[in-house]
Amino acid sequence: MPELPEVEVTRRGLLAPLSGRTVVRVSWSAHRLRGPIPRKLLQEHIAGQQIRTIDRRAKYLLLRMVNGAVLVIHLGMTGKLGLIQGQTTLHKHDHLVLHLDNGLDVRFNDSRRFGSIVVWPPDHAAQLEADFSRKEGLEPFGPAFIADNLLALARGRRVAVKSLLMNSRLIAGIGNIYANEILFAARIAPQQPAHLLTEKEWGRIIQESRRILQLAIDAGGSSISDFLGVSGHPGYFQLQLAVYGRKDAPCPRCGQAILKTIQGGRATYHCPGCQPHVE
DNA sequence: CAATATACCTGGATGC
DNA sequence: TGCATCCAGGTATATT
Repeated sequence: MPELPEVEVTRRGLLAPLSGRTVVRVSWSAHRLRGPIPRKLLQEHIAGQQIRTIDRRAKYLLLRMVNGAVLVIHLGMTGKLGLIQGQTTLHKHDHLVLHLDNGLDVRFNDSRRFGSIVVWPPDHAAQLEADFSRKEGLEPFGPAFIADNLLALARGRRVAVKSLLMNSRLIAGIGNIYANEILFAARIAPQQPAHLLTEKEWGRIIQESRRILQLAIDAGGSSISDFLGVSGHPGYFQLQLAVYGRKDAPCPRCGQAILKTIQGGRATYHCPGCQPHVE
């Protein structure tokens, strides 16, 4: 599920309920996620500590503690964070629980276990965050997400523009759903080699990226199969998807049938009428 | 450097 | 009802 909008919806849902709260206890499952759950670091730097604020970088949530530690959470494909009464029975695939001082739990549930949980200890947090952030791409809502920079990123790269949009080391937060939607809105074929795009076309991509990601955040994200916000409510942006998952359906703009192709192993949807492939 | 494959996992949909 | 197969929002790593 979770691309930038779903992660941001999660952040916003948790921010007020968690700010200033203390994590009285942390518990976890026996499974590993993408990496092992850092039990020792959780015990040492998160348990008993107060939460200061929650930020997002790329598709990662950063829970900043008052002691300077940072709990870094990635939702993978199926991860969800829920806020729930502490006495509720554990659900299958609950892998991390932050027990709060008001009787509520923050529960991380992830059936496929592609998510990750990392703790940056207070003494190294600044350095670890700098190293981490350097490896992540431009934030679509950030000041560096401008046509000049994208033109420079694409220079000499023959990769398809969709693959470039989804390359998290170059651009942060855009995954398969939103890459398809953004390119449709910008009227650019997904398989177009990135280095051939003009400054004007990058301008459209920037504008449509921001517009669509913002609409999706406002709609509470896209719930394709199982994304839920922190209160257990689904998002509704999937109802507004123009091309993703709509193979053979009529294009909302011109009525032509939406094509499904495979690009880099990922399902790609586009309208051949509105997104002509130019050589 | 680019494109592709593989790996990590579970579960839902589909087809027989 | 059962079983096999395919597919899914992500990312890291290996291979060609």
